[in-house]
Amino acid sequence: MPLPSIPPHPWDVSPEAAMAIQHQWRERVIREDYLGEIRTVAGVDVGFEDGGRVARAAVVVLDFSALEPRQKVLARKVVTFPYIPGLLSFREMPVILESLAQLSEWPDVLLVDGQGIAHPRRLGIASHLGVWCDIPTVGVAKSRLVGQHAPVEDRPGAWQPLYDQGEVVGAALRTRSGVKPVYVSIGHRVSLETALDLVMRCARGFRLPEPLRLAHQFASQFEKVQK
DNA sequence: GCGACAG
DNA sequence: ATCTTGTCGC
Repeated sequence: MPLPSIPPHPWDVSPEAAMAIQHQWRERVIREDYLGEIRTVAGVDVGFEDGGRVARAAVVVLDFSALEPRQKVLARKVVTFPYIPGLLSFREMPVILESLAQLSEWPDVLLVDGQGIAHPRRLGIASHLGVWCDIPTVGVAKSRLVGQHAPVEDRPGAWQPLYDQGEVVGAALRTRSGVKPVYVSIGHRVSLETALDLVMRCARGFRLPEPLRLAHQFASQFEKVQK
């Protein structure tokens, strides 16, 4: 299966322009299930080197049923945009797109380290990446950007809706007992219900779902070899 | 003005 | 995210 074409990216914009772009793209996000059978799931994680001047993106594609790695790719790129809460995609998407371009096969769904629509303008990096590449994505963040939620039971699979401005924008999900919950939200073309189910099916006794855990691991192990 | 604030 | 070793706890 050929890779979808990826549009050229105007990432070198001002924070003001970036916000305007988010307002423009938010309506393209599809919040319902619009995906086929899931055979492969991928996780993408971004790390930094050289004091934050260089970004490193790692993508690991795994077999959904066995959760075994099928392909791992890596990309590095000089950072051009600062870290500003709410504008993460403008900092990390360039290097992520370069890593995705190396894949020989597109995954059926992509788990992204960050928020989906659980974002002030409903276009977190998972959603931005999803609509940009037109692929199903799910946002899985280790901490909260916006919204509030009731305490989550300390039991794997337990979750509570995340509310922001009167609407459910995601969920705080306990992937395993004894650890802080992760924040799951719709990225693109995947409903929240499916997203939660997907993340739990990828849970392997760790806080982070296997695709993201392995992507993070792959990136850091490379960090050492490189150093 | 003060506090919050994905990675 | 990153700078950083050992250490407390299940």
